[in-house]
Amino acid sequence: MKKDTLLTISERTGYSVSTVSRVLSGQGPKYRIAQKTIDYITEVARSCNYTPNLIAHSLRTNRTNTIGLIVPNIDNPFFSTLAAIIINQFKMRGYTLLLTDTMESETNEVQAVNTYVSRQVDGIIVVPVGNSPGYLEDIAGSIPVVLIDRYFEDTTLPYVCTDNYSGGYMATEYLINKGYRKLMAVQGVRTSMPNRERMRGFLQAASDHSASGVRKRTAGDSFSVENGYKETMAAMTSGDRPDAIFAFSTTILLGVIKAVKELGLRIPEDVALISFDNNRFLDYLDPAITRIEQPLHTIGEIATDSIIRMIESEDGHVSGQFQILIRPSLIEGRSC
Amino acid sequence: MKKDTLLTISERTGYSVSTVSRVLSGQGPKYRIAQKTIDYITEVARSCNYTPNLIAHSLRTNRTNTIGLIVPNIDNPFFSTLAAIIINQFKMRGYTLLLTDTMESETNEVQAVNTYVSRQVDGIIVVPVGNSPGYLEDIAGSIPVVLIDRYFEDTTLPYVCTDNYSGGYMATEYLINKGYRKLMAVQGVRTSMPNRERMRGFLQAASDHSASGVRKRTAGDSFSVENGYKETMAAMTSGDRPDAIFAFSTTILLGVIKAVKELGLRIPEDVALISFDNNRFLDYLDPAITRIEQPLHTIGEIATDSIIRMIESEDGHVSGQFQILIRPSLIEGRSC
DNA sequence: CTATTTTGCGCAATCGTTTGCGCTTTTACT
DNA sequence: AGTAAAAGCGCAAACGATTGCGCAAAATAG
Repeated sequence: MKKDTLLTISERTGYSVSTVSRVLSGQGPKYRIAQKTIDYITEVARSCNYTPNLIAHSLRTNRTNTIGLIVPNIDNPFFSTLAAIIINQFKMRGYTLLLTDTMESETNEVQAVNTYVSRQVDGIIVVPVGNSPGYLEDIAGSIPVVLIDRYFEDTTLPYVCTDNYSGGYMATEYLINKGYRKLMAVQGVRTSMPNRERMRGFLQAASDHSASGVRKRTAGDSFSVENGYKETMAAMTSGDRPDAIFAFSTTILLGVIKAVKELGLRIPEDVALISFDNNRFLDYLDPAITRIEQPLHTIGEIATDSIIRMIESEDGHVSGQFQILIRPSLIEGRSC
Repeated sequence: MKKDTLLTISERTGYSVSTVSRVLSGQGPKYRIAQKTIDYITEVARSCNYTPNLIAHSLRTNRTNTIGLIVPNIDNPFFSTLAAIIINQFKMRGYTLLLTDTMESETNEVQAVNTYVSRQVDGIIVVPVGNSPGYLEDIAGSIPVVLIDRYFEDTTLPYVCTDNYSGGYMATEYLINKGYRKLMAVQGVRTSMPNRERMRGFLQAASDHSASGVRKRTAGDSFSVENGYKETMAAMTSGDRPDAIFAFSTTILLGVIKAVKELGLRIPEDVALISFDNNRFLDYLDPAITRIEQPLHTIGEIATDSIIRMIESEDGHVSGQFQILIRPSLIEGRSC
């Protein structure tokens, strides 16, 4: 089983490479190749167990049927779930996926994009880190690019993201409706768009209900367990304890829980908890945590659909100015 | 920014495509291209912002610098962690990764492998589902293949896996040393090699200590929450309750916990728990769960190293008969 | 039985790079 | 000055597939 090419089959059958190519790519009828020729060539190809060389195919057709996916950290369940959805979507459509993990580094991201361009991918889906869409906008001029999960403010790049503002608002209002008044939000990286939007939702909801005595405070600066732990410790040992904490991510939540338990406080009696992002484990914590669930499936599907549409409609240049925010939903636990 | 090729640069500079190619691939000195020529061409290339076409490069050189990774379910934290490790390892070595999620289907796996062969990947790392290594062994004749996490019994395929027998033995002995005597193991898919090995370890440890009154029983048939729940319910409501349960996976464990809690039983007073596979969340459950941790990092590194060595040593045909089992370790929680 | 159409297929260029070989022009040496 | 060696670069053939164009043979028409 060395190397089987069209040339091999051509020699074996006596037909030209062109004919073999047309037959094996299913263009036989279109080029009026005789049915018996088609059958014959097909048969020989199978017996050789011929495998088409997709590299050569790509070079010639200028299509690789490959999509590049770039995420900040595939080890994060949030992104691995998202990746799983996207990978499967694309497989169903006949595309294969190149995956890069940037580890939240913009340098890695730029490098990954360049690699993808070099590899002539048909499209790129990226969860951008950093705040400089410039180079992505350049690329988007020649290759379809779609942002997911995070986006930029003044950009023409298409994106599909969660409506984090709504999520933040929703969670906060839920706490308020449950009777909590002294709210604390523990946020992640402040410059990141999802974080800012969640915060905006939190602040807006709190001030919309300031008349009923709702007071708010914010803390934190990273999507990490340590951050949640540290801020919670500080707040709960201060003179003015919050009665409810809104963790902006699951990692932050874990830190919050750790601190709360170490302090011997009960959830939700002493302090209520609500969190952002869903995870199966949250149902098994004690108590199960109420959280905002991002519509990952919808995001993955829309992103996939649109990028494929962009690829296939490429009448010379790429157009696709759609920017979509999808409302998340709330999953109730017993932590409020 | 249309398309910049060697030809473009060749025309712009007046030098031949060959010269441009040699310069831009760093072979300038080797072919004694004048330094000023090198500088000039390099400069022009940058100003055009030339991007090499890796497809053409691959076609010519017969190397794609691409590795195919096949996992059964990227949404499973176990595999996403493993994938993250492998992806990063390969990135550091200059390879890009194609990722496929087979969703535990052998059909998908075969298809994925074929796609990879077609795409001329330089190597394949696969967590195989199913029990028919045949087609993989064929492939391995022409492309380096390494199995991870799961392997086949009578195969020449190289693999790097956890020593699941040791893990099973270790967990069981731990329970016994803690004083538990009525042990139950809830297993996953019975035909899968890791499951069988864990079971073998469990049974062996139990019978090695049968003199001290250790009794064993087994149940279950799938790596799912439902399975853990169902079997635990059955066992704990039977006349003969186990005093310790060994869950063969995190998912099974979650089911076990669910049942235990619903029955109002305490961990570890009423029943002790130990589980296979590590996960950050296990420390936040109440109580933190004692578990066997698989050496994912080591597995990822060895697999990467060896496949790269196989690729680079390819003096015509692939050789690499190494089959490695790595001992897992035990992380203590408070569930025993 | 000739003229036209249809059928069935092959030629050769092309995609963008790499690379073995060889051709000029310098430079060095005696 | 004459010759040999070295420096600097280009030709053209790959890699394996696709595809516009066109040619011969067979079928149909007239």
